[in-house]
Amino acid sequence: MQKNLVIVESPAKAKTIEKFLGNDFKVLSSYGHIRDLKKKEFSIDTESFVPKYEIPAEKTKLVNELKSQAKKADTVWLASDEDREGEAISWHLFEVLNLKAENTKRIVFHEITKPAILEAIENPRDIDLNLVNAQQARRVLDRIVGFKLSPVLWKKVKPALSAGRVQSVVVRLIVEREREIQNFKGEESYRITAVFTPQEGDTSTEIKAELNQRFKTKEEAMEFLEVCRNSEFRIQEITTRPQKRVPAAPFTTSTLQQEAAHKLNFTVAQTMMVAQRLYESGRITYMRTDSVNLSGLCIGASTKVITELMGEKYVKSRQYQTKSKGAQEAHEAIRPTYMDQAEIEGTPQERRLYDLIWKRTIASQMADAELEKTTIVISIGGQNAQFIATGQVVKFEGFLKVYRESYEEDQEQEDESRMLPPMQQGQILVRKEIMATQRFAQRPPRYNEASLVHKLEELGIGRPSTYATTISTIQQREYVVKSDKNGEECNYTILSLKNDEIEEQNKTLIVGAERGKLSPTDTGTVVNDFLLQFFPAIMDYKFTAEVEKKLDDVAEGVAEWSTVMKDFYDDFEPLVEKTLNVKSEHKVGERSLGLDPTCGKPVYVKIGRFGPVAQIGSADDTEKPRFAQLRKEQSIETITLEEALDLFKFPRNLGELEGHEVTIGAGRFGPYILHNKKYVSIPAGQDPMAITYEEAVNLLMEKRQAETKRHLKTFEEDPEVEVLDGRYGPYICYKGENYRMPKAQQEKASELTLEECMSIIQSQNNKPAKATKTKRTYTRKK
DNA sequence: CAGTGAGCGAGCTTCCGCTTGACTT
Repeated sequence: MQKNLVIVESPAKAKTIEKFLGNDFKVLSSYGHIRDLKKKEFSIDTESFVPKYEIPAEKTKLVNELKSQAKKADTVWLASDEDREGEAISWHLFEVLNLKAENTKRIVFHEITKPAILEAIENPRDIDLNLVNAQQARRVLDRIVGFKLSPVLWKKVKPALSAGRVQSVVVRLIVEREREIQNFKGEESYRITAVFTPQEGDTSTEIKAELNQRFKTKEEAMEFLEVCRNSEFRIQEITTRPQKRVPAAPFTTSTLQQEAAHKLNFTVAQTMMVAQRLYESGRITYMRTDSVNLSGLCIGASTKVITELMGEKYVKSRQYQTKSKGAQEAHEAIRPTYMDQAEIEGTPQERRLYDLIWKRTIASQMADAELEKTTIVISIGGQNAQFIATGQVVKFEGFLKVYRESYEEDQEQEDESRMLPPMQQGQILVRKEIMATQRFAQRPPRYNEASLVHKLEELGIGRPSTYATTISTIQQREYVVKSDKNGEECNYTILSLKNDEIEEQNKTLIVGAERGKLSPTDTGTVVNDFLLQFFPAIMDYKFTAEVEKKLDDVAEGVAEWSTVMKDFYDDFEPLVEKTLNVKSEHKVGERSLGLDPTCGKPVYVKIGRFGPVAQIGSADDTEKPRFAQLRKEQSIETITLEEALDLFKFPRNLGELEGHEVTIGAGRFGPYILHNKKYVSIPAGQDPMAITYEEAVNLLMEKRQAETKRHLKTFEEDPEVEVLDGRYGPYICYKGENYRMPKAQQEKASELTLEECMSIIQSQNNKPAKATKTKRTYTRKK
C-alpha cells in the first residue's frame, strides 16, 4: 500500500521530485494532457459548448496505470504546472481517474528544489475550476476556428489546407513582410565619411568620422567635396560621458531559440531537441517557459561561482521581470541545474547549447559594464554640417567578460572598441581622405525562424511549447518556404577626395543575399488574402490578445466561459455560412492573363488541386481546358501571359538520338530532358525553352558518365544485383530495393563477391520491416 | 535516407497546447 501518489506532467521532473520526497511518495507523470477533444470530430455542442472528450489510444495504457496506482494510494497529489493548461490537466486527471475530493490535493511549485516542493506539500489547495474553464474555453475556441475555417479553404482554395488562430496570423506576418519588400523603393543617398590625422604626415594615428547629414544626389556630394578641398577642420567640441550596459535576462524558450540561431546556427526545432536532452539528463531546468525568474538557490550559486572565478566586484544579484504578453510563468527561466558546472559532457551540440545557457545565466547575475563614450564634433570652415567622430572605451567590462547578446540582424554594428587619440578643443585636424559613398536604403529583411519567434512573442501569439511546431506546420501546408536567396549585384559610386584630387570609382556589391529566410508561396498568399477578406477579426494581430483578456475574466470568475463562447460563435459562425455561399465566377486567387492568340481562349492562373497552375479555356467550355503547372520560381502574382503560354509548349521535341526522341518536359521537380526512358534534370540556371539539341545531348552524356561511375560492380550471374555508390557511400541494389552494407565492407565495396552481396541482402531481409513514417511535424532523434 | 517525372479525380483532409514513446529474441 502506497501512502502518497504525486502526478506531474513530465517524467524527468517525476524522477527528480521522487528523490526529494522519500519513500512514502511515489511520483508518476501524466506526459502532458491525458484527454482531449475527439481527434476527427468537431466534438463541441454548438448550443451549450460542452466539449466531448476522449482519451487518445496511445494514452490508454498510461491512464490505466495511473488509475490503478491512484486506487492504491491514500492521498493523490496533483502537481501539474501552475498555469491554465496545468490546471486543466489536474482536472482531467481528477475526472478520468475517478478521484475523491477528500483524498485529492492540488499542489504547485515554480522551481524544482527540495524546499520548494516541501513547502508546496504543506500548502495544498483545491482545483481552480475557473482556471480550468478558461482552458476549456481556449481549447474550444481553437477547435471552432480550426475546424470551421479549414473546410472553407478545402472548398474555396484547395483540399487539405488548414487555418487556425495562430498559424493563419503567422502566415499573414510573412505575406505582409513580402509585400513590404516588393513595394520597397530604395532611396539612394550619399554618405560622407572622413579620415583625419592630428598632424601632417602622421600616418599612425587616424580619426574616423562621419558627416551628420547625407546628400541626395551625386552633384550635391561632389559640391560638398569641393568645399572640403579648401576647408579647415577644427575640433569644436569634445564630450565624454559614461555609459552603462546591463546584462540580458536569463533565457526563456523564445530568447534561447533566437540566441542559439544567431550564435550556434541552430534551427528552432534543433534547439528544442538538444535542450530536451539536457533537461532529461538533469543538466538544465525546463526548456519550455516564458519566465525569466531564477530561484534563490540559483542566484546564490551564481554569486558564489562569479566570486570564485572573477572576484566579488563582478557580482550583482538581480531578479528580472517578464515583459512578454500573456506570459503564464509556470516555470523558472531556462538555466543550468548546477551553476558550478561550467562545462558538461555530451555531444558537441549539447555542450555548446549548455555553454550558452550557463554564460547567459551567469552574466545575468553580474555587474553592469561601464563604458566611456567620447564624441568629437569637427567643424568644416563656414559650413553648417559637421563631422562626428565617436570612440568608446570599456572602463569595466562587468558581465561582458562572459556574455554578449547578439544583435538583431541587419542592424549595423558599431565598432565598440574604437579608441580616439587624446585631442583638444580648437585643435586643427588634417584631412587624409574624405569619401562620399552612394548608399541605398535597405529593404526590410524577410523573417527567419528566430526573428519570427521574436515577433510572435512580442504579439503574444503562440506558446513556448508551440513555436517550433507552428513554424513546421506552415511549411508543411506549403504556405511558406524556407529558402536561400542569392543577392543581386548592385552598382554604386564612391567619390573620394585625397590630397587635392577628387576621384570617382564605380564598385559593385552583392546585396540582399539571404540564408534560411521565410517567404510565402502562392498558396500562402492566396489563402491569406482570402481569410483577411472574409474573417478580418480572426486575422487581426490583436485577436489572440483580446481572447486572452476574456480568458482572464473567466479565470478570475467574472465571466462565464459558455457566455464568452456564445458571444464569439454568434459572430463567427454566420461569417462561415456567408463565405461558403458566396458565388463567384472566379476561383479564389484566380488571375486572368488575357487570351491565347492561337485559340482565342482565356488564359488564367490559379491555385489548382496540386498547387499553382495555368489554364487555357474554362471548365464550362465544350472542349476540356488545358492545364500546366507553374514552375517553382514562378508566381501567379507576377507571371505574364507569354510565360504562361510557354508552359504549354512542353513536351518539346528536339530531335533524335540513337533512334529515340529527345524531348524537354516540365515535371514536378522542374524541367527535364527525356531520352529513351532516361530522365535528366535541367540545371536551375538554364532556360528549358531555349535549350538546344546539342546542349541537351551534352547533359545526357554527362548523366550517363555519372551513372557508370556510380555503378561500382555488376554480376553476370545475376544482373539484378548491383553495387552502387550513393550519397551516403556504397550500397547494394537488388530488385529495386536498397541495402546498406557494414562499414568494414564499404572500404572494398568494388571487390565484393555475389555471395557476399547476397548474404548482406539476406541478413537485412530477415530484419523486421522499417517503422512506418509518422506524420510528426518534427521528430527527435536519439 | 539511396534519386523522383501523373493529372485535375473518390474520399480524406483540419485546430492549439500539454508532453514523449519504442514490435521480438
